[in-house]
Amino acid sequence: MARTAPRTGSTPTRDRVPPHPDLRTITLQQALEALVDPVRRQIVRALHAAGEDLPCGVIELPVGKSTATHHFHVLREAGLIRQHYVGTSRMNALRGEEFTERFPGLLEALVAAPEQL
Amino acid sequence: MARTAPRTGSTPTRDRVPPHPDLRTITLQQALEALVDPVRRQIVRALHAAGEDLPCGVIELPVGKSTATHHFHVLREAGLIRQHYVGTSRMNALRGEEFTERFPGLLEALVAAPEQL
DNA sequence: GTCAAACTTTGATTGCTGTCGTACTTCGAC
DNA sequence: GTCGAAGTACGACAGCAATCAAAGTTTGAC
Repeated sequence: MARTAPRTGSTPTRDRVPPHPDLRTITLQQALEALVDPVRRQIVRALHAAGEDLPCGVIELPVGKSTATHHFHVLREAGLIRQHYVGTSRMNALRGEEFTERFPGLLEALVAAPEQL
Repeated sequence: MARTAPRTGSTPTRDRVPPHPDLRTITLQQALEALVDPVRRQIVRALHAAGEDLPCGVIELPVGKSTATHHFHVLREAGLIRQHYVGTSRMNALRGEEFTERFPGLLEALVAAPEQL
């Protein structure tokens, strides 16, 4: 398979800059479904704490790589992170300000909340 | 079935004041799992808007009665509502202040968030 | 060119959870 | 007492979402 269209010049096989949704199209339902998973919250916390872009690989997660990919995908679709490639690494950044503009106080409350008892 | 123990005097069959958890035992995970369901958020919004206790029946929900019971149960277990009986009606109140003490800003952000596009 | 690193894609599995209908309980009214 | 209203309990079922392993893609280094 991988029936790529005839390659012309430097166009990558797939879009290496994946689509990022407009925050105005994100529903509260979608945002909460993204944030209810503890692994995804761990990612959000790591990005928030880092304050800079991080490649997927440097965020320690208790799941396999394919599952991690899945989680990053969900976060991107929910408008929580922005992704772009640097070499073979996919860099991730929190879309904190945009998200807060859409859902004021939500991200702040979550990163501030105690994660365990 | 319904093999109730021999009733003695006025003791109700089941505890008519169901157990309410201490907010300190509620995890963020539990709170979010409760709040991720749109029907349950609808209940929370209704109680928040009413500002007073409401019986289950007066909150219009797009589900059957047994499902509604389930949702109230989940909200109670997550420390979001307090329930007590008045006659055959079960009254529900938001545990807003206690919840906010445990997870500052979370409930506020959710009730303030736009629910649809 | 080859190779390894870093992800991604696909397909399968598995467990959870929201839903319902039915039967049951409790209470107030009569 | 009987009856209806308001919920609850109990299975059962269906759909979804998290997970993994295996194979594939893309890039930079050599």
